[in-house]
Amino acid sequence: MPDRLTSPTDLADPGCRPEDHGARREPVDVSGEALERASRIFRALGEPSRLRLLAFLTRGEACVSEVAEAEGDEISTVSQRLRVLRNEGLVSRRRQGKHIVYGLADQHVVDLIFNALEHASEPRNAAPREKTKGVTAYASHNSHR
Amino acid sequence: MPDRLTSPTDLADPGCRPEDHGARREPVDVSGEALERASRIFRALGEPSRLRLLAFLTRGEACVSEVAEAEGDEISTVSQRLRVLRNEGLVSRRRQGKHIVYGLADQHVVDLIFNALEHASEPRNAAPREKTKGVTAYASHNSHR
DNA sequence: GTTTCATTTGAACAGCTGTGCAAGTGAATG
DNA sequence: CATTCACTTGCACAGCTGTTCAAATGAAAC
Repeated sequence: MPDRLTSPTDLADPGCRPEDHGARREPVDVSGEALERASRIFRALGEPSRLRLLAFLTRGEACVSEVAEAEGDEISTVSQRLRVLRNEGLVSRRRQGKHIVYGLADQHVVDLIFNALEHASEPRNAAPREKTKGVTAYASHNSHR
Repeated sequence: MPDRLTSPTDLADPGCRPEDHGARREPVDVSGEALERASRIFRALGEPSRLRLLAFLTRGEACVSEVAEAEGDEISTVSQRLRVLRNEGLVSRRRQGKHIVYGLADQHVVDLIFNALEHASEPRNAAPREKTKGVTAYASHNSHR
């Protein structure tokens, strides 16, 4: 089981190869290590409640009980959510008196959220289109370099 | 259950409020609609196999059997993965002869992947630190506006 | 040192999710 | 129109995930 196709003729020849389809792009690091971590990050962001929590923290730092009160959730539930987010390095933690104050870890997190929110706001991305005519291109608000 | 805290004094007073913690940021749209969709997108990206598939498509379009061969997976498995990704508008689909050719939907997807990959590459984000001294800030490579 | 209080953790439950086989679909090809 | 071939879908299984209660932790306040 090849992890990556070595040569074009090495396939069970499905009849098409990357070269046949145009739309060349610069390759992504698929080293597995970073990709694994990235997927864990995405998974953490992929729960509505957790994403809402992060969106809440966009407004500023907050302690656990404050979030629980604001979102109408159990404190332990919020704590668990924050634990997941913290395991992926998405939120920071800091003690302030009796409270523990959480905040977004860094600008990357903010970018991630906004980027997805933008994508989600695009009307074309709402439902699965049967016929997508071609690769539609946005003006790139946001470049990774 | 308040979806959003209405007034500072409306809380069961956890003893701290957003104003108490500094680190103000501009708020995110928490309308629920876009956020729900964004979380679905993240969830789709949050499976290593699916993310690897997208990373593969970064190199160019490909048909199902080609991906299956390259990744060493069952064709039906790959098809299912692509279905999930397509449901979230992350990949495009196009028929070419007998094959159906998939590709990344748009630049947003590329940005999303690279952004997460960058975040994942940061050494600090690898493991959960017990003591995060404060909010660590990056130079912002990437701003949403 | 003891108390207090915010937060965390353990454990169990229900619900969701990915995979792979086999069967179905549908477009192209003859 | 029949056949072929690429892909999709139905289904069942196993494994993972979020929520919650109750109990534990641990830093601060006294």
